[in-house]
Amino acid sequence: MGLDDACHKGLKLVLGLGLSSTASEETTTTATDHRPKKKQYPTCLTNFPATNSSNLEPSLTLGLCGEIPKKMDVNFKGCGDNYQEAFHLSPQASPQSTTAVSSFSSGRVKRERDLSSDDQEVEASERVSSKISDEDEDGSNAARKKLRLTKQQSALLEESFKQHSTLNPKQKQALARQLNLRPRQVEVWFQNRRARTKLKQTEVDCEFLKKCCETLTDENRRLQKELQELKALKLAQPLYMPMPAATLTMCPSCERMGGVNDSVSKSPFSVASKPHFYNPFTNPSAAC
DNA sequence: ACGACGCCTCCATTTACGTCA
DNA sequence: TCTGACGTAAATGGAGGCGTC
Repeated sequence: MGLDDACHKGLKLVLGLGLSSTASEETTTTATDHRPKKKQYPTCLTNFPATNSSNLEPSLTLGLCGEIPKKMDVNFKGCGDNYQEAFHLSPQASPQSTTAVSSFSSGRVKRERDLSSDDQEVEASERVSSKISDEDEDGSNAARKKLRLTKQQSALLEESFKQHSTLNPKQKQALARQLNLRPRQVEVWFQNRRARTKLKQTEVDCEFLKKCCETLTDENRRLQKELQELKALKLAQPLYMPMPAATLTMCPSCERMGGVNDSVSKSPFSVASKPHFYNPFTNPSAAC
């Protein structure tokens, strides 16, 4: 949906700065996360239902028209060239991945709750490898080390994220096992991935709103000008000769003829309450 | 009914690490 | 080659919701 389309559908426009996180968050709800979403993103792009066109007032309230464009997909940049390989990744697939796990050597693991008995086995093996890497670093390193995921690991995580942006515990366990990572690491990756997605979406929404705002500002300017012209026209009319109801007036912006009453409202924002007045929101000429 | 507790997700922030001028 | 700035992403800590006891 183009911006012009969006802004000329005859729907009430309301400017709510923010992103339409509700839609995306619906999709992130999982079986395990059945809570109502507690916090909305600070700025919410409010998606108002279309108003009945008969009630339409060109109020020029800034905002999005009845429908926000479907979320532009900012989730996936592609999974890299090794994507196919990733799906043949065995838990111990590459020396790299082993290294990656080993490199995660800062022993402090806070969330033991992640660890089922299976995980504890993994954890145990990780401790072994951690020990090895600690020896490499003379064992005195208390500072946390940061794991860098291998391409294969990232690709598989991406693919999994593509399928569902949140994981239930079983999926997490399975993925962790497959990637030879701890469930907590998988969880953290998904968390960060969601955050990145959201950030990108916010940027996209922000751009969209900027454009919408510009369009509406222009529209407002145009309507103000039109009003001025109509006022001038009215002044030019002889005082006691009201224009006949059937008088045609011309849309100043596109010079299309329209059968309207010449009544000029006091407010530039209420002019369209006259049933047949040129309405920039229902009349496509607004975009012309 | 109410509070304590554990588990979970989300969010903001910190920080390790890689890249580049 | 070294170094500092900067960006990216893994990890942390806290808040708050929900279920159970």
